[in-house]
Amino acid sequence: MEERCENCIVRKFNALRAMSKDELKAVSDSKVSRKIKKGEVIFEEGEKLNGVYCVRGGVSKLAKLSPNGKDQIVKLATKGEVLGQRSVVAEENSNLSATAVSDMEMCFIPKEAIVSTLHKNPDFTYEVLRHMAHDLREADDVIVNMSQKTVKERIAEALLYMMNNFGEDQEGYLALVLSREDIANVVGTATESCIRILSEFKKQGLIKTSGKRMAILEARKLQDLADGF
Amino acid sequence: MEERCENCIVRKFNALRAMSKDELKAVSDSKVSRKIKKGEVIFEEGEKLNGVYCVRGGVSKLAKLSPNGKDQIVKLATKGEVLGQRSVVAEENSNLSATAVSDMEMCFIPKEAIVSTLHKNPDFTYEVLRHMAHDLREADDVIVNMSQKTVKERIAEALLYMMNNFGEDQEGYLALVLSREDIANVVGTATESCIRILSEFKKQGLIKTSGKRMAILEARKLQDLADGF
DNA sequence: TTTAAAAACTGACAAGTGTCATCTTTTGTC
DNA sequence: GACAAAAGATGACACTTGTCAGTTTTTAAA
Repeated sequence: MEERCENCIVRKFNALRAMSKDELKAVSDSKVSRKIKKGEVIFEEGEKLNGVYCVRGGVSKLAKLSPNGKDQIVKLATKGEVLGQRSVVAEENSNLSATAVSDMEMCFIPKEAIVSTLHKNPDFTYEVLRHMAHDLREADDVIVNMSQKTVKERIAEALLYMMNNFGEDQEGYLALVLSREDIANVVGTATESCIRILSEFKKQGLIKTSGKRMAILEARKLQDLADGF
Repeated sequence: MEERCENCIVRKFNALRAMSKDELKAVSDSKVSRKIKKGEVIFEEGEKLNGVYCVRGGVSKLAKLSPNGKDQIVKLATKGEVLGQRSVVAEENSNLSATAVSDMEMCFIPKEAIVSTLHKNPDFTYEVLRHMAHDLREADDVIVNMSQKTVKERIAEALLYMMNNFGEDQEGYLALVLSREDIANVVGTATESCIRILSEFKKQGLIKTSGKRMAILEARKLQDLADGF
């Protein structure tokens, strides 16, 4: 039997924590749990979303296809984050696609349960608003990084971001394993350029690799690099 | 005597339209109208905002200083837009600076009037949320443009953006007059590169200039350029 | 009108980055 | 374990873009 939202720790991290008991009960009754395999698509760009996805475990990439045919990863979402919130709120089709980067567990919550609470519970609405304000600030930061930093600086930053937000395993390797192509799509560069710079970092002893796993050896130096020194 | 918010058409364009009569009255009683000269700073990056600014006329640029010392213009805000909303909602210092690009008229609304309404009126909160969802989508689009388009494509797009959002005067010149440096800061490039590409557009007959005023002659061709053809 | 400062412009050049082609290694499946 | 497919890696090269240095034009103030 599936866990109920009332007992789900994940909700502490997102706006659902501002729901009343009754509202949460309604959400829990209407939600559907899903397991999603690495590589599987959760929703496509342009798709109409009939609800949001609350991530219980695993990591997904939110990407947008650029006119030249390349995917730009706009955000990596993990435990506690809610996907599709923006589209449901704006009543627009999704502007992003979501794909699992690792095996995932998530709950689909039909939009009715969300929208009705948005209309009735200002605390919840405010909480969603605060999360979106946070996302917007991050997006502003990304814009500046994209336009003003070199590819090398952005890759250094992406590595540190992965370390700080997804952690490391016992051996010191980044817990989040991304393909070179995904990393390239995060920083907005060609896969080859990304590989080249990672090789350079490796030669300089800033990182080490084992298969596609990567470990950061000199976080401080990478930080300096990311900051343009 | 100053106009009251209740009678101000500008509010139709932003979330204030979802306020009740009483709430709007409170805002109107506490607001302060200000005229701001071109070039004047409205607020700085990192500054604590004690309220929001509702733009009644004129245009302002919202920018963020990048580590390398260049300003990146993240958004151009005009009539009806509310500045500082994100920071007030998130209870953070501003992540952007705001500077007048033309002479402006705006109203400062103390944050108390906004925050108390956010807590009490879900319609208002929802409306603010929808506006922020819209801003977030636009930010996503900007991220993709920045990372995937060439400088030339971005400049073509910026010109079309200026035409579509700020219009043209009788002679067909863009109503919004930006310096070359500002345009460069919008598209995230060096001023010299921006000038060079504008000169090229001029040679190709896509635009014409008169002082710092610019007119678009071949919108269609610029659009193709912006789309990567 | 004169003058100084700011903005616009241009050329030369180097560095950064993307593309294409090719090769090697890893991964997953039968 | 063998094989095919995917991912990673590397070199060559051209093109884009930023930087620096300097000139011209425009703007604003005296």
